Amino acid sequence: MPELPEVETTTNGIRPHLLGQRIERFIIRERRLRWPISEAIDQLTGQKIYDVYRRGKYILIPVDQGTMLWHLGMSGSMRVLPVNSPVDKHEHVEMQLASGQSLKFRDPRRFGSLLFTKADPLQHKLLCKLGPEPLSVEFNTDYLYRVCRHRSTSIKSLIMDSHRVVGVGNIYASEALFSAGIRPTREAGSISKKRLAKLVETIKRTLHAAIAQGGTTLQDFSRADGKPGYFKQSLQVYGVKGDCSVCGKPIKQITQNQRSSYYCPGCQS
DNA sequence: ATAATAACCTGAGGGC
DNA sequence: TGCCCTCAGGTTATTA
Repeated sequence: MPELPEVETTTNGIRPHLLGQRIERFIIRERRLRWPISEAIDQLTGQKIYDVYRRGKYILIPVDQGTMLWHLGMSGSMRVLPVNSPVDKHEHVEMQLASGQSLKFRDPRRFGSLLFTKADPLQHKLLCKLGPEPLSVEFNTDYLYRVCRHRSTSIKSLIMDSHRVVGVGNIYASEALFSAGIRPTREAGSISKKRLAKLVETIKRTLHAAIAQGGTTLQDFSRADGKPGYFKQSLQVYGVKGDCSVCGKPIKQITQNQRSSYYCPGCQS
């Protein structure tokens, strides 16, 4: 579910409630996530939280003796609520804080994860090979051109590959490609540098705009305060059944790498 | 190395 | 109402 804007929204939403707090208690109701929750997590009681930040689609929370690595998978979300608030069927983890509030992790499909490392979290096996942040200066025309060259894969697959660039998922890949006028099926290595420059720009613009709207809520996603994200109303092709708002041609839906892609045959080539 | 596929889950929604 | 099918914001391991 969550792509970079949703993870960013979640991170910013929970941070003020967590910073400087001591962990009173962990309640783990279901350990079977993407990877089983290690018992090391149970040992974090009493430790203090020093920061809450994002890398790609991971949320990192350093405490006294290491760092928690959270991932929301396809259907995960986090909320901060009073300790004794009702427990949802899919609320797998509750982290009770000294403030009397709890960080509650809900994830119906259980593709999310909660890991712990005592070492440098950015050197963790799952994070050390990640590509650059799309909103950073490291993600620029020269970089995208270099990783696209000689690649036969589709441009959509490439920008959704976290080892090339992080954070761009199925929604924003379709949206950014629409804004750049590039078909999702285009072979990455066949696109001119000029058009890739445009794509870099539209990826950044699309993600910035979505963050400003609190992300996109389709089904499961909610912000830490329970509100939905409002970017859904700004989607131009993803999930659109009707005609293109720019040229009037019917939006097409196709399948690429087992995922749905949407594009406008009039605006994108 | 690259690229495409299977796999991990639950729930919503449509057709009958 | 119920059953069966398809689809869903992700990522890793496996297979060519």
